[in-house]
Amino acid sequence: MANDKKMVDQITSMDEDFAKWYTDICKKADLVDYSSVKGCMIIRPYGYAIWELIQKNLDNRFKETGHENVYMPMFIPESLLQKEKDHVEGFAPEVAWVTHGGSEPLTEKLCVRPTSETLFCEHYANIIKSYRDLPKLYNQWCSVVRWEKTTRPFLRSREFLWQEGHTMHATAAEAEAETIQMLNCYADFHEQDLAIPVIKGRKTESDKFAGAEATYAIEALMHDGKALQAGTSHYFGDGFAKAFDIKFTDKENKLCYPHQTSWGVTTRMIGGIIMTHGDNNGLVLPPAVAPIQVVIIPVQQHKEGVLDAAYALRDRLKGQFRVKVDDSDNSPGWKFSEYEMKGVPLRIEIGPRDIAEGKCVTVKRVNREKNFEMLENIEEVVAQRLREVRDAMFEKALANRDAKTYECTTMDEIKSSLAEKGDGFVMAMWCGDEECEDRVKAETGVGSRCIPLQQRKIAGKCVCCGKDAQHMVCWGIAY
RNA sequence: CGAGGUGUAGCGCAAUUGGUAGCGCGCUUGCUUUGGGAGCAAGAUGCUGCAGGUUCGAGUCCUGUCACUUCGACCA
Repeated sequence: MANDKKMVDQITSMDEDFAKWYTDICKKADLVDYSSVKGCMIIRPYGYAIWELIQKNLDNRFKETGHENVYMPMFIPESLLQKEKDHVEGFAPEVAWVTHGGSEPLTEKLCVRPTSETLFCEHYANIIKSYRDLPKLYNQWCSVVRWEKTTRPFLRSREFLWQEGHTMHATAAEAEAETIQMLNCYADFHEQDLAIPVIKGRKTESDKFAGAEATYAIEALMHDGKALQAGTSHYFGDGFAKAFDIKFTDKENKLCYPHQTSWGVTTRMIGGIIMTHGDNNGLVLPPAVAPIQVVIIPVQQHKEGVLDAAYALRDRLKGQFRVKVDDSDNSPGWKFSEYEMKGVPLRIEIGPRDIAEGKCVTVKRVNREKNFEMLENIEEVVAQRLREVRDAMFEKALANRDAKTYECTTMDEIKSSLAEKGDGFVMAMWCGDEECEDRVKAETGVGSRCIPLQQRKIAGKCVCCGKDAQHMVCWGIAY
């Protein structure tokens, strides 16, 4: 009987059915709900609070490096979208169109932005005249629409929230440096704040962004061994500038095309957090983006002084941390489970016994490590525990990635590694030929994720054709 | 877009050969509880995804449609 009761509230085991486990967490941790439009999710307050913290953190990083926020329209006229050939071809299959205003057909249909390169370019053509106008370092926070066929909360929705940076520079070198700077910004945010280890790399030709000269990405390995592209940074050269006729006069009074970048991360990162850190008790949030960093659970809260002690503790911590007392009349055990489901990084238990001894109990979500703490210097203790939580989360994620990263020198080795040890990253050499890239995917199931910036020479020959190798490629099964 | 699965109360599920919808959790009220999802008592909640059809009668059979979901192909 007791088992039956538990079954109702438990989530699917991640080892049994990872996909079900994922959607269970999205719903049971109150992150999202489905809406009446297919593929469009309602991001609920708890999920949106995570996004707001991500936004705040990244926005600070962008501003520190001189970027400014702007807002572009959400509609793009068809003719504007079509100005850059590769770009249209890449996005045309998945754009949503507005054809009517009220009941009147529009003379030109408008697409709902799938990305805003074209709008930024049109604007830049108007405002960039001189080298004195450069660089332009713009960013916008908005949602974009891509009419996906199959959808999953956070990982692939038809409308998603993101940030898109679009910058213009006088020289190629400066634009290339910007591209790498933002890639590093994303990588640092993921590793330090989200506790997600990432591989920085360049995309192969076939996997580049539509219209880009070079695409860089950070790739993370999820708990199930599948790869998630967590952020991208593109170098455009002057291709768009030429297509949109953006020109400026340089110091020598010569007419030049500026060089451009764009870079973005999306609400998909929340999916990455879930699938990197989550466990069978629910979500596990990194302290930096946890809407509640510390939850205080009073024990025997009806007893004299317990709630007062809990509130006093909260008031001491609230200037420094996002902290909440759960004084609802659910049982302590219920609350423990509830906040584990919601991924709160640190729990403090405080009851009559603790109060008598001037103590409280902290429990880390990541490993349930329990400590009895003196109340007198609790602020420093909590700060220390939260740092330990972040570190433990990163180490755990890194250990999972290391255990699922295979260096292979032959196609058979790729197949056997995946078959024996499960999905993961395969590091293998590549000649640079697209034919080999396709063949590896067709024969082994793993596609090229990126060419890591940090190269190792695993072998001298291409894993597929045996010709001289150009790069070590990170291969994997993508989300 | 190709192949499967599922739609019944907020959630998880029942309902015999077609006979007029029930259980658990949750919710509301009260009392007792409270260091890992508490107990008892009394309540409230349904256009069975939607639209047609067959039938005296449809949750159940047929057709269509929509949504969710899994695996592939494509993509943040």
